[in-house]
Amino acid sequence: MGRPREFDTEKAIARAMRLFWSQGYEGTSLTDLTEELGITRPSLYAAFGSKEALFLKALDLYETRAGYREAALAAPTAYAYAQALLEGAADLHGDKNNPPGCLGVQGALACAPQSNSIREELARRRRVGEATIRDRLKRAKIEGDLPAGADPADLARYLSIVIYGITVQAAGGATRKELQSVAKLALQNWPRASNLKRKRDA
Amino acid sequence: MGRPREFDTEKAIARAMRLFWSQGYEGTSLTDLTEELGITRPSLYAAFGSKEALFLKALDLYETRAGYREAALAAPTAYAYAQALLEGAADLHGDKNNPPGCLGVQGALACAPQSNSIREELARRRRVGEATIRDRLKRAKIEGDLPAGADPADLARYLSIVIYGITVQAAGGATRKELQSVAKLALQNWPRASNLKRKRDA
DNA sequence: ATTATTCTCTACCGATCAGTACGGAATTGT
DNA sequence: ACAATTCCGTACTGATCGGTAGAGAATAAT
Repeated sequence: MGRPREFDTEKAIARAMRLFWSQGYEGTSLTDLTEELGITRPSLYAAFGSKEALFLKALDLYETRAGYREAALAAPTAYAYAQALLEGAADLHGDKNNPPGCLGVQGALACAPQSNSIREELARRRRVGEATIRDRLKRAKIEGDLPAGADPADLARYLSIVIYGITVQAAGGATRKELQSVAKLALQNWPRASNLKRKRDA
Repeated sequence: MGRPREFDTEKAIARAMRLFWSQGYEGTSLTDLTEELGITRPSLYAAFGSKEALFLKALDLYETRAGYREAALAAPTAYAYAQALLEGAADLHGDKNNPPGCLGVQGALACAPQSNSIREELARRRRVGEATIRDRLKRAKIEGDLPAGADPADLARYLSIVIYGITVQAAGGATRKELQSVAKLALQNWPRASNLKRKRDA
């Protein structure tokens, strides 16, 4: 009942996401948001509650849109998984249709103390992302897909930092091709059980 | 002539550096600065000109303090250079006495449009940093210190993104030990001419 | 001692920040 | 038609933003 909303909240979140993605949480003002979304402040607050709540909704959308992390989980081997992750990151952040960089990194890497809750939420999500990688690699090790000496925690950290680095370089204007070449390089000495097995078999 | 300044500008810049390092450019207000530096606004402006100018001075100081990049240039081989860079980054950003992260990355990775000059200056300095690495690796290649197939530009990009990734992970609270282990991992498949030579000799 | 210079201080500037009070307009169920 | 409900637009709140005017205090050269 009552008057129906005149704008599409999903599309509004998508537009807000791009804005936060470009300018970060603190760098995006309510005026920026209302102008980009084409709505007024009271409408924004009625629909989303607060700037912070809108940011979190935008972040959720970002994580589904930047879905290469989840898609990579379908890869059959640890190597294919690592490859899917790194190439996915290079593809996403090398796409000139997207804002440069990663919302999860540059949304609020450093910020004023009053935005600390956002900074901590982003750090928390990064930890979750790394934990997901670690779990996948643990499984790979159990499945004999990683050499005995390989530490899933270390490898997950390694993949994470390469992805972060790719996003930082993308924020500085790197091309997709450059990001792809670095992804390839980072994969070159990925520990493959198949290599070991081949050595053992030989 | 005239009344002498009552505070030490060098110490003030050092304090400002730590503040910008923790909170980024936009996240650090003039009130934060004057309180931390123990001076008033007009004193700050008389001494440094503007918030932006003070940030740039702080950035210069940061680059000399975080001197592992320059120190690494003294390493005799490409491998030793890469090792010095990555271990230097892990040491610096794993030091709990320093603010977490890297001023050059989180100072203004994403920001409001009115701070774009700062964002671009940081991106420019990151490019210079990478160019320095690239030049050192080019020399290494000429000196036969890298295999024929290795591309100094790609390797420089790789080292850069690993360093960036380390800083992002440090910003999220990683320990020095964790950063050191990832630096070690990133070095494991560094292309060494000595390896190739050994292969060739064999 | 005087004068010029430069600092430091209080108090302020206009602009912008995130967030909201309130009245009128539009749509619902009855 | 009517009442209830919800939305939208104008206009505002107090707080904070970066930056500064102007006066007084301290030091230098003369």
